[in-house]
Order: sequence, then C-alpha cells, then structure tokens
Amino acid sequence: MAADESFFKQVYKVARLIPKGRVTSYGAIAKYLGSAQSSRMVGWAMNSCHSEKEFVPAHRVVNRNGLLTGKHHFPEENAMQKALEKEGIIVIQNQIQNFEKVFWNPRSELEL
DNA sequence: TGGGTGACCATAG
DNA sequence: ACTATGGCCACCC
Repeated sequence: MAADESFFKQVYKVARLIPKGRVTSYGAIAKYLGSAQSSRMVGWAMNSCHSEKEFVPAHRVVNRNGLLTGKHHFPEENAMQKALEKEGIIVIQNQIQNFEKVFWNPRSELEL
C-alpha cells in the first residue's frame, strides 16, 4: 500500500469505503490499520476530516457501543443522525439500533 | 524538541 | 453494576 499516505489518509480511505446503510467503529478501523489501541487517532482523524477535499462519511463511524459520540462535532448536532436515518439506519437517542446487523467490518469486507 | 491532545477501548477498583 | 484511570500513537503548537 502507499506508505506515503498519512494515517489520516488511510482512515479517510476506509471511511469512504463504508457501504451505504452500514456503520463501523473507530476501533475496527484502527485495528484494520494495525493499531487497535490507536482508535483515538481514528476519531481525531475524523475531527480533521473537514479538511479533506472529498466528503468523508464520518457519520458512518461510531464508537464500539454504536453510540454517536462524535455527533457534537458535526456542523449540526442532528446532521449525523439524520444522515444515518436517511441511509436506513435507525438511531434513537444517539444510539444505533441493530448495530450488530449494520456493523461493517473492514477486516472482513476488505480482507487483509 | 517536547509536550499536550483526542469523536476510544480495556482493565481495575 | 458503574466510575475512574491507563494506554496508545499520530498530529499540532
């Protein structure tokens, strides 16, 4: 893979690969990139995703509990939930319903 | 250069 | 059961 790309770029790339109507966790992406403990970096990358030229579906990335922890970082607090619901994901009180069903594992889908 | 930070995860009390 | 703290590592000042 292109080692020139920063950790952020890889995070963005994986985030864009998330299928519509699916979600994944920071830890899953981090683990896919090789560092499960650096899941904080993934979230932080999302924090800077607004700097990216292309749109990054940060709304498809949630924490391990399926909770929209980062919704407060969106332009509008309801933007994240609204986007998810628009893709067919049920979100109640910032928590994704049927999280296990809509969960998208990059390790399985993208293969190692 | 060094230290602080962060949208997390895991373990211990 | 919940709360508190540690760890981890790339990026910014």
